[in-house]
Amino acid sequence: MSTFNDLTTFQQKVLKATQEIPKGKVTTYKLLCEHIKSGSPLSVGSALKKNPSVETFFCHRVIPSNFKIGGYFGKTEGSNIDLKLDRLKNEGVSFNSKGILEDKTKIHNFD
DNA sequence: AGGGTGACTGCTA
DNA sequence: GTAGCAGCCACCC
Repeated sequence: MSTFNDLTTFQQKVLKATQEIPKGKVTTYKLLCEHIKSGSPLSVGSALKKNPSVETFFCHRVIPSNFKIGGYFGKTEGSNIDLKLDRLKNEGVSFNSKGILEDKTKIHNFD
């Protein structure tokens, strides 16, 4: 059982950054990496795996730069992806049948 | 301490 | 459009 305080500084930066993503918007691992000015997109993905609470940190609002769905709960495919899609759809972010983000204007750039 | 792994990205074919 | 390969930084044996 991990807590937020138990995580590394890098992890905490990533998780706090997800809270900056407004509802109905998403961002990419690369943009998030640039925003916190450390790590690499891969490291950001690894950080989200350690997410202590998906209800507190919106890790489902982070997708790869190719606008596909990416992964969730430590998996790159499977039913957990369906949960991620469902959460996003519930916030107004829709994906097409190929799992690609439909409205790319919903990408949050940390302006 | 050393090496492998990954919720990724970019370039090339 | 997809497939393969190299680079990437932090994490986990």
